[in-house]
Amino acid sequence: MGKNIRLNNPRPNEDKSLSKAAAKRRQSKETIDEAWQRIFAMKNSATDERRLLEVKQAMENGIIGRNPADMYNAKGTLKNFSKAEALRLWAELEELERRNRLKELVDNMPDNYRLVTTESEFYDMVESLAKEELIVFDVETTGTDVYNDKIVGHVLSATSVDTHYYVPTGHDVSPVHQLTKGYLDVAEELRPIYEDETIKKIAHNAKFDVQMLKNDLGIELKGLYWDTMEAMRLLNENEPSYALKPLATKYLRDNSYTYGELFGQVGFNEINLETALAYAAKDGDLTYRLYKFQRHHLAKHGKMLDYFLNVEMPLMTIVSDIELRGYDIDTDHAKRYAEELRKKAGKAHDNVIKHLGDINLNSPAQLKGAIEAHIGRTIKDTNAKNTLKPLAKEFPVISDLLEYREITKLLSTYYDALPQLINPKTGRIHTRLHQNGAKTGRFSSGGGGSFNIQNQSGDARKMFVAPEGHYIVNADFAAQEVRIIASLSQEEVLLDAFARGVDAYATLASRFFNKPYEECYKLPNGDDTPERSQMKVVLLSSMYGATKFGLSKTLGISVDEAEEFRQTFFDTYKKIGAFIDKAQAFAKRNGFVWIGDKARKRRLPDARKRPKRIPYGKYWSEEYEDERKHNSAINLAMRQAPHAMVQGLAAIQTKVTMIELDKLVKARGWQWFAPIHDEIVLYTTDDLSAEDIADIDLIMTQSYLLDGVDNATDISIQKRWGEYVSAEDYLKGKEVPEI
DNA sequence: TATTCCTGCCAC
DNA sequence: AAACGTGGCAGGAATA
Repeated sequence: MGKNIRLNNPRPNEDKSLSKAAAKRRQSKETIDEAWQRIFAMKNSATDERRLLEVKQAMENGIIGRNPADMYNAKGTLKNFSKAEALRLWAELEELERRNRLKELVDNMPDNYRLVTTESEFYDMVESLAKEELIVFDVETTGTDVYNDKIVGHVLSATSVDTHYYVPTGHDVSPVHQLTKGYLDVAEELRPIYEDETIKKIAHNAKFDVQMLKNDLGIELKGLYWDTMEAMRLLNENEPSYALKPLATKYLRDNSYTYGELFGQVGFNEINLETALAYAAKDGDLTYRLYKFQRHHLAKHGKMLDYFLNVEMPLMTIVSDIELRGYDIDTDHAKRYAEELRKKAGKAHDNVIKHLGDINLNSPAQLKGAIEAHIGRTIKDTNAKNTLKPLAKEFPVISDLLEYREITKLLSTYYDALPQLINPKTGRIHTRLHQNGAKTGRFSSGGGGSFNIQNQSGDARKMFVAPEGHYIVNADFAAQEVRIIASLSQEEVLLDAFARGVDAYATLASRFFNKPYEECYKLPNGDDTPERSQMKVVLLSSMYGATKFGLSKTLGISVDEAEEFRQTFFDTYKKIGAFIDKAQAFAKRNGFVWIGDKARKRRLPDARKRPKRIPYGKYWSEEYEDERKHNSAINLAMRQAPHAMVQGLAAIQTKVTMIELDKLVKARGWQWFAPIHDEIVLYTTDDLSAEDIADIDLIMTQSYLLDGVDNATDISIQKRWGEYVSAEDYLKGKEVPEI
């Protein structure tokens, strides 16, 4: 029992079956142990349960005790210990622990951390940094909004002498001495170092620091060499967190607290300088130690180090530029079209309500019941493509519902949402691009109050326009993934089709259905033939691991027919099947697959697991749920293995090509729009010449060559995204549609 | 009230 | 009784 806990003694032997009066009497003299028993018998949430246990432990260890103010009521009699009081104590405990952590941080601060608050200290630091080949940098800020927040200090590490500096510039603590503008212009004094290409820079989540330096101080960082956050995505794409502190705790065995664990919600500008130094300089220290650890491990495996230094790192500055550039939105069009859509949605809504009753059409749960009542049979879900579409002919109300869905999606995700994101500072909307956002190495986009540039629908694209005097130019890799499948599998029929410049799917279909090529390509009206469409579905979905069931659904044929189709397909194109088998066998043996000539890995630990046997007929029984999950994780890894090799290689091709294209962008004074997987989009000037287009074509097709297959690109030019003319037509003199 | 999960759907 | 890979966002429902 804690020494500072003053409570009546426990009475463990007291009879539990008491009269009401006795119970009342007992309650008023409840011991702390009884109180805990009562509290833990309550229905507590998992978090509360955990917090209560922490408080109990802390009280028993004498770390914390009841507040006298909580112990007695107005009459001065002892109050029972309540759950609410316990949870109040938890908050106190947290604060106490926070202070302890801070004290520990400051007390244990190494002596190679230096606070820079005087001119002489500052110039000593600059002199030391200027001699370095490699420095760590990190800016401390008032927040994470790169357009509005301010830099309050600079972390800089001289790595060769293992010295970590903190230069506070904007801490609102007084009275303290710090180097602020007017006394010594820290930004201008540091600019030569930040902008010196020959001093290599390391940072954790460098894009943020680069953008803060640019937006707040107008500094263009040069010589960015290593980002420990991005490197970690290469070293382990399955890592649960890429924040510095968890990585340091895990890989450097340095038990590091997060910002929140140390400072809670307080801004860094309010932290006193001694504490700020201990925290900030440690970031520089940890980042450098993480760099050494990462470099060692990347160098051990294939060409990963080379790929990281020559592709991922140079790409980072391009990505930062893309985010800061942003997009010009045609707000007039957005407003007009949104209004039109709202009217249509209203009509569709009313039509549906008439038949289904007054329900919330956005609620799948309510909708399901109402539809079932209306059509007189049960449905699996309210999925448009699989469930509702087949019902639309029979029940007109379903058509209205589908129209309502389509319009409200367009409004809520695009036409209403995007104009609201216009940044008052830039007048544009800004995306966020994560260059290893997908585990295969693809980009992902969005998050943090931004939007996803990569899933703009055809309609939504029309909001995006080129500024006066510019074009939006799209260059896509023609059949990028199929060329990669051809290259990785070396399947002759595919290689031959690409070599002859004929359509790959039609060629496969021609062989498969034993019909002339022309009859498998296009119909007289220009549509795809059913043979070509089917072949496309079979090839791509089989690559992604579709079973006969999935295939039967997408092709609209029976399961047996689908299986027959699949079998014949893989019998005919044996090398495609062999590629899949080989990828899966490799993953099963090694727990990962290589991507792009050992540039990176996709780690699939589940691939190594042994399937668990489930007795016949018991597959869906409750008792085998764990086995079922175990096996489906293995199956998933097996589907991922070949697909990751294809998607991952495509991502590398796009990235390498971006780096080459960036040279042209800079030389011509163009700007970046975005990468969209197999499509690269630029803002060019509207004097775009035949030579410019030839240069783009050359870079798209020659920057990353595939084994045995040529690359091809389709280029299109527009002022409003999606309303394009092909490069071919443009060169013949066809006008680019006006906005 | 704020956070997390689920359903559905946009992109490649 | 599920059955195709990689993502992100909106809105409702469930949970804390």
